[in-house]
Amino acid sequence: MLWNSIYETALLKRFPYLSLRPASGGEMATIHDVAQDAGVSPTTVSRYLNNRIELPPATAARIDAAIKKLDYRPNLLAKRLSTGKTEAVGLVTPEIREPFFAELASAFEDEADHHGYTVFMSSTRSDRKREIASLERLQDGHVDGLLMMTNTPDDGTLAGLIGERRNVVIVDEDIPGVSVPRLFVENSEGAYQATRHLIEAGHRRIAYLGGPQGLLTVTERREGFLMAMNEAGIAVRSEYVAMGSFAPELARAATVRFLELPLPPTAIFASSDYLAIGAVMGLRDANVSVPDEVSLIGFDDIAFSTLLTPPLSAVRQPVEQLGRQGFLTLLALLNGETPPLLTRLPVELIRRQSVAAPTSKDFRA
Amino acid sequence: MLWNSIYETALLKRFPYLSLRPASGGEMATIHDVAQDAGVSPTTVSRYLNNRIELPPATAARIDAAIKKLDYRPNLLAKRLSTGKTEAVGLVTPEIREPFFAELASAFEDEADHHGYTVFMSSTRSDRKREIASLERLQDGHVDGLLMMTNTPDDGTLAGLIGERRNVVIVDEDIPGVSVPRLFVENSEGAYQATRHLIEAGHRRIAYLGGPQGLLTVTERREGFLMAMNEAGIAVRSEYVAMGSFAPELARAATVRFLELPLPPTAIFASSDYLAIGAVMGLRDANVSVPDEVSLIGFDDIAFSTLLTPPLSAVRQPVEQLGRQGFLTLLALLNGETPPLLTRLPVELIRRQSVAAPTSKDFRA
DNA sequence: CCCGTCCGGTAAACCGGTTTACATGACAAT
DNA sequence: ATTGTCATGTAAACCGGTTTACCGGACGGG
Repeated sequence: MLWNSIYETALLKRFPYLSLRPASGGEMATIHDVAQDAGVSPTTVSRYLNNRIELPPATAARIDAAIKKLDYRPNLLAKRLSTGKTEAVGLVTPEIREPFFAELASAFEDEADHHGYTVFMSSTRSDRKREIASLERLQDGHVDGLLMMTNTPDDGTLAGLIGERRNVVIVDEDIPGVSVPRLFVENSEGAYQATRHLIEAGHRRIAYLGGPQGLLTVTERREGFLMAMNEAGIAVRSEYVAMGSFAPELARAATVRFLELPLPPTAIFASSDYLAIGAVMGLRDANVSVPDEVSLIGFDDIAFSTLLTPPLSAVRQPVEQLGRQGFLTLLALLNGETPPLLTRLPVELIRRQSVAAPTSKDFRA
Repeated sequence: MLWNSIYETALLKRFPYLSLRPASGGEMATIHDVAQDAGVSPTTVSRYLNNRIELPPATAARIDAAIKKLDYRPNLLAKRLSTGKTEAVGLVTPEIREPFFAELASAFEDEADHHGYTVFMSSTRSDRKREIASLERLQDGHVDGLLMMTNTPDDGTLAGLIGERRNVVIVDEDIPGVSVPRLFVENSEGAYQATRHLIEAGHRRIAYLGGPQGLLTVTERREGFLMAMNEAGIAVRSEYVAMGSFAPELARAATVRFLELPLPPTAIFASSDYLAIGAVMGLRDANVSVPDEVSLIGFDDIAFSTLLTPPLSAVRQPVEQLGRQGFLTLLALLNGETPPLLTRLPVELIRRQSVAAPTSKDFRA
């Protein structure tokens, strides 16, 4: 069949040769060329361009004219070698495919762009080697600074590499043992609120889906969960708790196991939306409806939460702010300022339709 | 309340000072230092490190020892200025938050990493200025090459900037008038299959949600849609067609309008999953159930498709392959090879539960 | 024994900027 | 008339590599 042919042939002939660059393919003009054309020295041009000298209007005009005429653009590589600055920052995420990190990255890049920085994004796929590689790029002068996110517990390697650097900011998840600015959310508070929300709806058999051991967010969210349970005088049953990974597949399996219990939970708190997605799949596997049979609440509030059926209630992380403030903190660091070493951003409970009162028949415990 | 305090104080004292770098904070060793220590010239060290000379084992050993002793790491900036190569490539997406681009980016980065390249990711938010900025970064030697994606029609500006460069690859959506390798999917074929799928299920009143005018993907997918409709002898009603944007909100509004029609459609083909999400919202607004009252099919097959209720049928784009092959094509270009100027990747119809036969009461037209 | 060739290496230019230290001329003050 | 100062600029070193052109000595062949 002749798919596409009409459109393509039509367009292919529209712009036979187009280039805005005067000497496309030719040599780029250097600062020496500009200097020569303007009848001054390269030093003068350099200082003029960097606002380190005030020139008489006539000279300035000649330089401007030469720049325009030759279409001069400073060679960034040379500039960097001279100054040691790159005007670029790195953004290290475990997995850019996950909406939480993608949204954070998007906000971070936008903010960086406003400040004239370009960003090196990197998705490590939780590979320690790649995390290390990002740090080495920093060391090698690839970038001026780094915003680092990881979600696998550190054995001291990352901490060693980061040490006391004055150009790294850590966001979302801790890397213990470093003395760089850290930007977290109120994990315990959020988990506490989510759990309270379930308890106030009348639930007492509440299951918990947690992430890998050894992570700050995991520990803190569990603390918040436990605090709410304690406060309400509800004992936490070990068979209602599944921890160890952020993988949706494991959450799915754990959820199925929960539901096979003689006395299954009436509510599930997933300590990340990615885990909540696993729970949704598990609940669907077991043909259990939300929130009629089991209530579900997540943590993150990624954009897709509203599209689930029913729309997912969740603790909302200020992901946009995490990204923007992350960059601003890094920028402060690069400018020699000393931003606070620890910032906690507030979270917010978003009530949608995935939490309801338990049905009375299930209310035996 | 004392959120977090336990965890934090415990960790903060664990690694008082840790650094793997011998002279952390001190000066970096240069190639001259290594040369001096090994008793050879910098030239020899450079050539040895770049495999441009074969040295007697004793000399090589001395150099290796010096490198280890001084913890020498080549200064990339200097290397780049000398060689003119950066070993970095750029990836330009309209919006990294959208799952389609995020997944593509993830695959691209993974492939680049395997080949020793680092990647500059950039999310332009469909801002022409930022798209241009990416191209300028290429021109300025920031990166060796660029994989470019845009989803706003070009007025010739981008085409002008790209021209006949030998280090740009265009993916997913065309930029007319350039002669660089382009990597697309079989848009017409996919749309044709999706539409056939609806027709074969018995639908005749089929609505179409398209994107902005002037884009290759939009045009081609509409062609496929029209071809299937024509082939089946179904006239396309203009009130069933909404085009002009990829924004879910507009798709939502258009869907609501469809449903308010005296004779509403029994099926909707959304030419991207982002539009399908808008349709899902619109259908929910109107309290219309899928697929009982209206069938829905999308295009892209992003990961979340399966989580919708019901799971969304869609034309799957090989997004992973788009990313990997995109990098490979770029790499070929950088190595002076000549990859094909146009590659079409196949798409696949994924049947889930969002398409069913129309109910008979609606079968009046 | 002498010449050519290969081995093992070096000196110096170069990439394209920035920056320090200094030079020249005009003009004001003494 | 001399000195000091400001305005306007410049020469040259430097950033840290790569690369070109060349060199001395050993060794092999005629």
